[in-house]
Amino acid sequence: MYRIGELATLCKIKTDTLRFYDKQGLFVPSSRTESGYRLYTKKDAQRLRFILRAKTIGFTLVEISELLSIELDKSNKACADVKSLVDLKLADISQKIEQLHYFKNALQQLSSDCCGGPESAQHCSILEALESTSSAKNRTNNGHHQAHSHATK
Amino acid sequence: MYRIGELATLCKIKTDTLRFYDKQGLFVPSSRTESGYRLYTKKDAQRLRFILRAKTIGFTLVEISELLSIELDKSNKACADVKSLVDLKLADISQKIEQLHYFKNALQQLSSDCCGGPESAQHCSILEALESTSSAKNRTNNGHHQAHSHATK
DNA sequence: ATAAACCTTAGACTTAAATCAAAGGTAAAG
DNA sequence: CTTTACCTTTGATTTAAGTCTAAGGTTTAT
Repeated sequence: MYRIGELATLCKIKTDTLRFYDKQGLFVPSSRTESGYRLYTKKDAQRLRFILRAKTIGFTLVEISELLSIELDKSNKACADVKSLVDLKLADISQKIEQLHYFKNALQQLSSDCCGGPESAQHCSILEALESTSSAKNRTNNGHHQAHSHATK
Repeated sequence: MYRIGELATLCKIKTDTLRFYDKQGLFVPSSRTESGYRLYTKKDAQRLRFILRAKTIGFTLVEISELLSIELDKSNKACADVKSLVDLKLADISQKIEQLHYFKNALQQLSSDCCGGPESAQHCSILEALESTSSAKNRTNNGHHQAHSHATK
């Protein structure tokens, strides 16, 4: 059993945030002491980590609530409901992953094209990199612009 | 050349947002008419799409500015600077991708474990799914709890 | 048994990212 | 030549997600 301060330091957030999540109904402690202190179990901690993870990926607190409500409502919902909600979120996530790969490619190209030296970064541009990655995707070969366009200027 | 309203409808955002981005210096139109109307080029539109993409992935406007500034400052910065900034962002993105895969796995397990029928979703839980995916990752074999915990309880 | 470190609540404040509103300039269509 | 749809600016309001403040109760250590 953790008290609010312990859980907060454990997860590197503020007690305020935990109270806020409690008030929002997003993350409610399993129990309280007689005097009203919040008490969190290991399972709660796991749930919190889930929430924090979800946040870093760009889910809003409301979306996270939705995801978690799958657990909380489990006995009140039909499998079919759960499945369709989950599949919705899955599509969402898959798209995010796709977008991230797109960015990653662009940045990687940027990084590898870049000599890394003290010269002026004349041709270092994300948009240039994006152009070439998207052309690598869309067109088979239209490249008047062969990869290492930079390096010696 | 697009005017603000055209670009807005094209990208499904509000003109207010475009003016806001302009004021923030995040996305400034290439030119203005004599009477002060903002004029955006195709290249601007591309840049805007980049910004909107970045937003859906969870980058803040400040982070996006940073990314784009790689382009804008290019002749003022050394390649070494650009490279280190890019590599930082790359690490960031890689982590996000990892987290998303973690979520995706969990949800996929949830979805496939789920019968999808009209029965009560007693054992459908994201956290259960996460437990099994994270135990698959972290521990080599500490499992008194072998994968398909669901289905027949 | 009292100080120090923690906890409680309610409510005000902050920041990011818009979104809205007011007051007025512009341009094309009737 | 005036209406209508757009544009301009400045400034206020909204929403999400905290963060801080004040006033007070609880626990542990001395």
